[in-house]
Amino acid sequence: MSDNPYSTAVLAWYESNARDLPWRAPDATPWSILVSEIMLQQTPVVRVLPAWRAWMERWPTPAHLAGEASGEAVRMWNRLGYPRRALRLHACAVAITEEHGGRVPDDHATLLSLPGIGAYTAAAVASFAYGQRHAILDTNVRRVLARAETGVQYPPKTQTKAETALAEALLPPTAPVAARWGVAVMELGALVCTARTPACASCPIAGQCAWRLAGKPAYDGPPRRGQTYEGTDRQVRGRLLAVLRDSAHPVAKDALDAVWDDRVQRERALDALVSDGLVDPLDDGRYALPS
DNA sequence: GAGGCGTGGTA
DNA sequence: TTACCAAGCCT
Repeated sequence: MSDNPYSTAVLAWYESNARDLPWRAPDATPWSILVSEIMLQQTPVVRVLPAWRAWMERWPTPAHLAGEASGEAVRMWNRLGYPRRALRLHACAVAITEEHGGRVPDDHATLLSLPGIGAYTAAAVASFAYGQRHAILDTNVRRVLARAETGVQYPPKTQTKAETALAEALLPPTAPVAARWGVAVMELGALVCTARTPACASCPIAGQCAWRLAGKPAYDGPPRRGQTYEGTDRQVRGRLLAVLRDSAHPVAKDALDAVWDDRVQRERALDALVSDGLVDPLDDGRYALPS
């Protein structure tokens, strides 16, 4: 009976309100769950769904992906955004195939050592795929805990030790319940305790929410500046990579030059793409996705 | 540890 | 329209 004060209500809410997502299906493999977690990093579920289905159809196991060029992963990634994730997922598949017998590791530390897998994703895979007991602390959970426990509208900009400690303190004692709790709190943050207009009337823990009980005081910290995009190197990188993605063959420099006027910025972006391993400069002067 | 890294939907 | 937001990771 050392479960946290919210667990019963949140778990019951999840039972009847969880979305029917394919990576939550009983037959979802650890690999399919890992793929979903990488795709979901900073990307909404509705955009991940079709990409995930296509990816799993083409590469149902790590070995399938590891057998292809990394550029094919980048091409398949299409417009999901942050294409370095595709490169890292390919590198993950290679490492899993060559160093882990083709099986997604179930050990948190080993998962953490794989490319593109940080604290959140390692905990998510260990918990969602293998039913282990780990604190799940993503943007949704951080927001729920900020409101319910700390009594503020938004969590701090960067994750703190206090948040980690809180998430661990709230973790139910047994592994199966803890795993259920993690996905349930995330879902609550995604569907009810949302960033802009939380649906407190539908919240199973509204009666225990410190922020609501305090009258929902407005956020009073420094402005949380969103990232601009127009005119940034990120936009240029996106345009350059799109040219390569949409071409079945290597492209001439002219084709890349055409997508951005500012030569200095364009060259800087292209150099960065090459440096990141997303673009391969060929000996004949043309450019291609990596092999 | 602050900043860089894509893309598109919504208010 | 502009600004914010979306299951983070890496340097």
